[in-house]
Amino acid sequence: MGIGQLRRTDLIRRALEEENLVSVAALVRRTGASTATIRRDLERLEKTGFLVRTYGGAVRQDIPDEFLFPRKAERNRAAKAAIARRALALLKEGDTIFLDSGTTAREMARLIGRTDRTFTVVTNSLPAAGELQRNQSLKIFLLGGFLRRELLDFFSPAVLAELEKFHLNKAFLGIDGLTAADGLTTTDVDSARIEETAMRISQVVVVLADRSKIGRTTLIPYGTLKKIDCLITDRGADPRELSRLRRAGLKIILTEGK
Amino acid sequence: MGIGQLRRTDLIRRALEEENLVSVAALVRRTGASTATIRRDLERLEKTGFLVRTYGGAVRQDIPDEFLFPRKAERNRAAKAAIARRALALLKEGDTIFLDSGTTAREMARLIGRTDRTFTVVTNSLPAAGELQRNQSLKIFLLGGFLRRELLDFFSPAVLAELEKFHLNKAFLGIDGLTAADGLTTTDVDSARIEETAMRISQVVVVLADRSKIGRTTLIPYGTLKKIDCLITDRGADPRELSRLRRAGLKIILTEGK
DNA sequence: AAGTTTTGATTGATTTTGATTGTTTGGCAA
DNA sequence: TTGCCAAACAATCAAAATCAATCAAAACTT
Repeated sequence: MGIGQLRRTDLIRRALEEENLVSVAALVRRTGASTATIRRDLERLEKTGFLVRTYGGAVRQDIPDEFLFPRKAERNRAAKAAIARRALALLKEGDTIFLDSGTTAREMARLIGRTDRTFTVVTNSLPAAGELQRNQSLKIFLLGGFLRRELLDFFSPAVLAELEKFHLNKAFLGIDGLTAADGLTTTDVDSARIEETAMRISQVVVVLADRSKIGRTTLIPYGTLKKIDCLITDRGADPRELSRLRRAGLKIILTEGK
Repeated sequence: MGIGQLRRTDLIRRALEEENLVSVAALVRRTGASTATIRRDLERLEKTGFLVRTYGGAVRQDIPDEFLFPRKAERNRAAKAAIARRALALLKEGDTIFLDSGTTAREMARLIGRTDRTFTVVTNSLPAAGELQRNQSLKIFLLGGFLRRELLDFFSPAVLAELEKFHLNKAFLGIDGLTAADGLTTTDVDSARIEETAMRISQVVVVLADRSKIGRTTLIPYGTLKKIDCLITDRGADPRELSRLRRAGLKIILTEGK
């Protein structure tokens, strides 16, 4: 492995960390190397699993799925990132927290993986574990089980018992639907059981939900509004539903910006 | 050791502390020495473990290897990849297997992640899970627990009970040391317990060990040679130790090539 | 001064790179 | 949808850069 290669590799990694997507042309410009060389670099990095090549460039691999389709992901991501940022502000040094396997919680894992603060994190999400692992100061407990591909998380009946043993400060839960009338709903019965358990053992329960989840009801109801201490959502959420939720006693935090 | 050498060595160290990576050409410029001399300096510093040489220069040894994949790592990887490839050939469609968290098993996970065959894989390794996850035709069970950073795997006492429930066709175990006299040894007591359990519940136990593990004894003995059905190693392994192991009744598979 | 270590130059081999080739891809207009 | 075109691609090859090995000159040691 040559030193020029290493320099470019580092540059490519950095570019991908920031952007999630790079073009061959941009890398040619930034490195001064030829397209052939850049392609060879990308090919090599693809073999190591760090990225996935696309027509014209490459996207990050270490956050699977979602970023293979960057356009779709990008639209929601700003709102979710803002929610995750806001949630991060609730954390205190030394907290023991639960992160579920939704995309918003994953975004939060990404941020936590980049802070220099110390937490203990319990999760059943594979991508979250990948993000968190990079931060040396975190203690991480992964709930194991069979991999579920839709969510890239793990479940087995035994994890409920395992989780039950913990006492958590804060649980951060993504959801599929939330209304004042129907409460929390999700589409997956096993996820519901994990989240119910997490709610039971947590002092504080925080629900993370972008605008699309507010006022929506899906298949499986779980938990109760009363157990939720706080909802974090963005300003795009339906204000009438929000005021209904507020009247039902829910504390609501709105993220900054549009 | 000459005074010129000391001066250059010092300069190289400082350059590496700043940059993580230096080129031979740059060092020639900065020292006025010839390329041959600089190369000799780098060679010497590589032996002391301070740096790893690369084509055209060197990188620091102690930086997180995320940063780069120095030549040394790659060289081992070739041997390990060959062992992993050979191990893959033992698999039959539909097998249920265990992979431990060693680097060789991880290489195997990488390969399995790229086959189009169908297996059920049980592991406690985070990188292995990441590799396997991409292959849609695999069923994956991850043994959870607290993340252990040295190996990037998970352990909690409960996983032993969890693992005990399975019946496996084949277990693939990396090890730290193997001799006819002392049997299997490892450096980690928790890993040893997981591997012992995996051996107990598997019909076939395959040990993956590159040359450096053969004839070596480390801290903690576990399992017995009798439980091992097969050892896969490379042709660089000490032939005398291999014949001793063969006489002890172990079946040995050598990988192709040097 | 003789012996040892360090150095620089030279050689052929190896690795990396860039240019060229013909092929494939994805968008776009009909 | 179909067919077209420009851009991106993989494959190949030759040039450039770097390598290890060798040897002799230079610099140190005793």
